[in-house]
Amino acid sequence: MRTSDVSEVRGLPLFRDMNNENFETLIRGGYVQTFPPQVELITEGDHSDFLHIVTEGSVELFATWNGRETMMATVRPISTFILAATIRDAPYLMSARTIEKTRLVLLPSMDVRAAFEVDNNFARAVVTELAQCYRAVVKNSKNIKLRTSIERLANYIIRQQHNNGGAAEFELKLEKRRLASFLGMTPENLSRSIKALRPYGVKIDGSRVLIADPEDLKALAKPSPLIDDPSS
Amino acid sequence: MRTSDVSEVRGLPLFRDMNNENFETLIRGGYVQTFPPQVELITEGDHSDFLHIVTEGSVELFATWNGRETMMATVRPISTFILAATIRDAPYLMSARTIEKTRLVLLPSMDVRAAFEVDNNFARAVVTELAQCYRAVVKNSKNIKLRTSIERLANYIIRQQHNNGGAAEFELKLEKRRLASFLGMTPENLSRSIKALRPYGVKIDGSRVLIADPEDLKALAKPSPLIDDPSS
DNA sequence: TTTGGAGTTTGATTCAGATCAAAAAAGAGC
DNA sequence: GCTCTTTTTTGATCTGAATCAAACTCCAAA
Repeated sequence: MRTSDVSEVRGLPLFRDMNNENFETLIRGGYVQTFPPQVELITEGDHSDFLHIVTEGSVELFATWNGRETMMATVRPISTFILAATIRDAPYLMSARTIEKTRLVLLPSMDVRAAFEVDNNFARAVVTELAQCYRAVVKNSKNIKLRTSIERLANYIIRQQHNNGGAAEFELKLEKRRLASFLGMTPENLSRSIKALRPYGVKIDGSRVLIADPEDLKALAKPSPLIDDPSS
Repeated sequence: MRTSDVSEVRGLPLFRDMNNENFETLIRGGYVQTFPPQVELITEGDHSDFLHIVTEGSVELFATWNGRETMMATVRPISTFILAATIRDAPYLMSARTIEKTRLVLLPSMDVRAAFEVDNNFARAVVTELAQCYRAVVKNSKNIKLRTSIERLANYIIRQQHNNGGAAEFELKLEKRRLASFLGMTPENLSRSIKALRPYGVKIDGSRVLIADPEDLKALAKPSPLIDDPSS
């Protein structure tokens, strides 16, 4: 593992307060790997061998049953996934695949559990991280269960505008196909939803978004920190 | 708080390994209260003042947005809820109301966080509990997103049969109205789903369930430990 | 420039489930 | 036992979104 990788991991809230020696031991068994798009990294039901940390690219978590598949979450840098399975030493509940070219840091689950037993600061950081993951899942669930696809799109656009410093015009950084999946709808319905937002002053041409009347859009989207704020 | 209440709480995995003195301090600020059915205990967005522990009865967690409401989970004795909000000192993401007459132990969030900072065993137990809550939410999400309402009912019946020692005949302990809510459907659709299970050898008369051919039912339900096993 | 292929859009259809309405059954209180 | 209310069931209709099918738009490679 390169020094830059190590310091990147070290900087994560999860590892920041760890004792130096414990961190060295933990990181020693880890390694870095880059995967092409659409590679299945883990499969639900498998045993948890590594804690995964996404340092570049993106990964989608999905679940399957009886030939059906559903998207559960998207993981972007820099964050971990399947921490719960690692800590509980339990089988994965979700599968994961790379969306794009993705670089991962892999830490052996055994070492993570060992560090967890030995290092109190790490144990506390795990709690914070898990609580945050838990809350993220709840928010996502609320977004999907309480809102229609058009409302989800409207809120997504508002969030993106915010991320772009509130500019009236900005670019979508996701391919429409992926955006649809991210918003929990089919590409066809995303296309229709985009059309449905036109009366609210939203124009999307290719990947360029233009928001004529933010208030109008907001009135439809009704954004709520209890769903849309990723930080709290 | 009665001695029996204290020892009940003490016996929970979350508190079992706590240092005695820390536990005493934590429990000292707590109290027990019994609520009638349909009382709203907490409201989403509110600040987390108490960690709630259900010792009798049952509580449903739900979320609302723009006048709509959706059921998120059901909490049964003996377990805690809103631990994540308590630990993160963040606003509740979900509201809670009693389903039936319910007895709760309430521990001030401040004290819980203090205990968490001081007691390493407690901090570790919190991790285990949170990881389990996280996995429970994921399983619930999979159940609802991947299965139709009939499949959810079929799996519920199989689980109940298992809980009743595999007997071909047993009683539903939930009112149909509540069962519908628990399974994420309307009472009307539950009624229809029950009818739809007749060809699979399931007869439900009032609260009495009779399963003629478990294999036939299983072929429809396709139960999976990655969705239906609450322990893993 | 042409050709092939992925991504996107549009329209028609289907489907699971919700909602609305009303009848039937089951309890609860008197 | 008899009201009165709450559940449960049944039927009809509606709706959000998925699916199916086909056209259309970009491109990049030949």
